[in-house]
Amino acid sequence: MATSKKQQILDSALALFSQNGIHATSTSSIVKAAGVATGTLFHHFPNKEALITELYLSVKKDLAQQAVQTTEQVPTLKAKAECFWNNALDWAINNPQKLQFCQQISTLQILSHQNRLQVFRQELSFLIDLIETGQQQGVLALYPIELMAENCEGLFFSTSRYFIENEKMSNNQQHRDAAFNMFWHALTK
Amino acid sequence: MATSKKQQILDSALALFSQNGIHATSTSSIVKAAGVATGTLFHHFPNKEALITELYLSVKKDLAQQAVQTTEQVPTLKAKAECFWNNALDWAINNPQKLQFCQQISTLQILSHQNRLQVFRQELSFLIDLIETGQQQGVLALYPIELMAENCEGLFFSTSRYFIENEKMSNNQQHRDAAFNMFWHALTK
DNA sequence: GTCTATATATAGATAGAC
DNA sequence: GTCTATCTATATATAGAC
Repeated sequence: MATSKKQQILDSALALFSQNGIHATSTSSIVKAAGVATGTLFHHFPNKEALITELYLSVKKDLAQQAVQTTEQVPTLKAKAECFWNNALDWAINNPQKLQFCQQISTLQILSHQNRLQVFRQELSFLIDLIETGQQQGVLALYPIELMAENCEGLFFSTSRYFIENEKMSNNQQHRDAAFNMFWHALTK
Repeated sequence: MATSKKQQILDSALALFSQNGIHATSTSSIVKAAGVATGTLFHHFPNKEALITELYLSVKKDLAQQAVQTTEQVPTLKAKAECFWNNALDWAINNPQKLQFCQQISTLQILSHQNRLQVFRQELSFLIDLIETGQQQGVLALYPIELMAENCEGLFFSTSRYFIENEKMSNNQQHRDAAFNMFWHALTK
């Protein structure tokens, strides 16, 4: 067996959640798509909510790992930000279902406080570090840090949507440059 | 009777949709909250989807009317954009449930193609005009227009969320200036 | 771990009286 | 227009065999 039944369930859930919406997707449709039995789903997950949470944590972990990739050796802060930005964008373009699912979680405010904290530590601490360093260096504007973080996420989502909807542009350097410039200029004076 | 039963249903639906999610809200919970009978809801709306659509169109119309308010007499393009931006932000801060509902519709892609077009004409044509005029005047950057429009919406949503979550800052001029600067600098070179 | 069969609640929607 | 009563399908979840 190449992938476990549990993984098949997670994969099918992601596909259906992103296509039809989390709350509009029944557990029975998930097991049907995964080709497993009802009992199998509820053996691996105590309930639907636990399935959603586990899927989300794994997706966010995946994004975090891709985003920080190769950003360590980069010299300037701007180059580091650009590397981070392009890594995240590549991830979104290559994983449109995962991006859609993340947006739903963000919009629907489904996560418990504890799980939101966990994701924050996994992913956003890197972003906060980058903003604070940039502010200390005088490179980034001295706007409220929470506003900057929120807008970074917002721009990441909207830009990703643009490239997913216009997939022919995802490797067009002019469009990629425009996207990064909008992001970067929003953060600088 | 101050408000009609139909309006009570729409009001209760908005409150429940924004709090629990559109798909997680049952029609029975709506009629219960509105204090009306099941049959009354299905007399005014053929089904749940029609209720969602009608609510969304009215909410977007509301936003569009608030946003363009007093922007006509403003001289420069930047001042016009700032007026538009602040009108929209004020609307969001004063109508957090409506904003939340709009975000859900946007994320969940619930609308039919026809209804999306209707909203586009109502609201986004104004934004597209502004961007194109700014590009012709050399004030705005020559980025792909769809990317710019998508990012404008994204920044509007994320900035609104920031002020709704930190409501004490919603009248703080420094924070409001920071928010507009991020928006404006994203669009200019 | 995986399955089938089933329990129980609730979903969206309709019929028809008033 | 508004109500009560009700229909049918489907939701999440469990029990227990293999």
